[in-house]
Amino acid sequence: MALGVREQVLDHARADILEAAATCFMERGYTETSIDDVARSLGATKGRIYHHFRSKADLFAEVFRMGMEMNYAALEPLRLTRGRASARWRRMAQAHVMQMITTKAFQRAVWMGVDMHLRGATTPEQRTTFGALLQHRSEYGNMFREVIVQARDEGDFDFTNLSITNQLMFMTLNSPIFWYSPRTGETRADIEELAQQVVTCAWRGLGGKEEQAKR
Amino acid sequence: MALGVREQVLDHARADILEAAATCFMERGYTETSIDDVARSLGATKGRIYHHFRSKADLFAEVFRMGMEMNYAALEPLRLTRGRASARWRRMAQAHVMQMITTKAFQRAVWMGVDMHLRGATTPEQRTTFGALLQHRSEYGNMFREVIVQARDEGDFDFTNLSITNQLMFMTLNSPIFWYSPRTGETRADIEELAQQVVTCAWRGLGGKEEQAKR
DNA sequence: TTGACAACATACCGGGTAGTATGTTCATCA
DNA sequence: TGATGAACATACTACCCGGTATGTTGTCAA
Repeated sequence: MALGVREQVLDHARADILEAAATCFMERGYTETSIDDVARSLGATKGRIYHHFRSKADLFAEVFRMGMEMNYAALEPLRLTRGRASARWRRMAQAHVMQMITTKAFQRAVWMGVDMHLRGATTPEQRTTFGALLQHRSEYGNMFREVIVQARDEGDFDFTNLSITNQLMFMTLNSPIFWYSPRTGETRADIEELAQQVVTCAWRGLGGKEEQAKR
Repeated sequence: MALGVREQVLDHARADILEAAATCFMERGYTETSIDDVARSLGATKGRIYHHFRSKADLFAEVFRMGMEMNYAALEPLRLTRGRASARWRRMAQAHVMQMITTKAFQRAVWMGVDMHLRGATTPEQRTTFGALLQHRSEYGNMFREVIVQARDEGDFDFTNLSITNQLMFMTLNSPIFWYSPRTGETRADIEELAQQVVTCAWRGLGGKEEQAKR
């Protein structure tokens, strides 16, 4: 199940700001979003935000971190489940895609954070913060990496170049953060089916057998 | 074969600026890139750029347009080739991925342009320009859409939801603009093999038969 | 030779924004 | 009940950057 911000952050005031900030960053991008924009979307002013966060970069880093921690929390219960690796991958992938959809704003921030770091668009001080976050993120990626290797060893997946395959897999699984938008009257089941289609596409890309692809 | 800027743009002065601008936009993003940055990377000043382009938004739009036109030019010779649709798709996809890699900076601008348009981060005047460009781009997308439908009708592809499948396919084919970076001593053949792996992954996602997947 | 224009460089202005310094309000507790 | 501090709002500053107005240089045609 997907986890929201309020379950993760105890401080309500901070959680509200983080959620508003995530939405603004998603809608307008990092630089195009002013602190006043975030404040306005809360019906407040700058003072409120700077009372809880030291800087704009700091606020963004927290949104970044939050997005990743929610992913970890969603994946944790699935890590040690038994059975074939390919089945475990499918559960993990499904959970991941669900996170991409249900916490889209935060995941966009994660994406942007990675992009900013790679481009070096960070203050030296921020660079260490981002470095730690990306370290954490790469561990997250490794969880998938290990599973698909294991599934290949078990004969369920079939691919040659691990790095590229892993890259492409994540590209597919993450893609909803770019094209998904909620439809009116959409149920939880609708979203899960949507996620399943994404997972199936990635499954095929990994060389997964077709019989198991439908679930 | 991939086409560069100089083949497309007659005016050398404009071509130089466009190339520098594309690189800057890729490295720093649109807003983070100042006109002075672009000028500095050319060893020049603002004056040179504003002599050839009316505004920053206009400069960006030209980079955007250039990226798309190069794609069209690369795809044009393949449009009407004979044979099975799935084979034609493979050739088109291969050419597309090659474009993503060899003109990465411009393709990133295209991506950013789409993103900006969707977010409404454009001046009203720019909005019409972008609208036309995106119209053109959607035609480009339709060329692939038609081919994969045809290939499905011929029994070579197998998928249910066209929209999502098309979305995910492009996501995979475009992905090199995010993760590709040239290696020292890399040959044309190396890049083509890399592209082939991406194409194969997308092929599988479309439900393509495995026998033909290796080429 | 000169004037005229293209192709820039230089100098400057104004708007927007991150960050700060300083109120103001309200709850809590001694 | 008065003091204290958290949780904001308001007012202000400094800076960056897009755009413009103006200067400079080389070239080419008459």
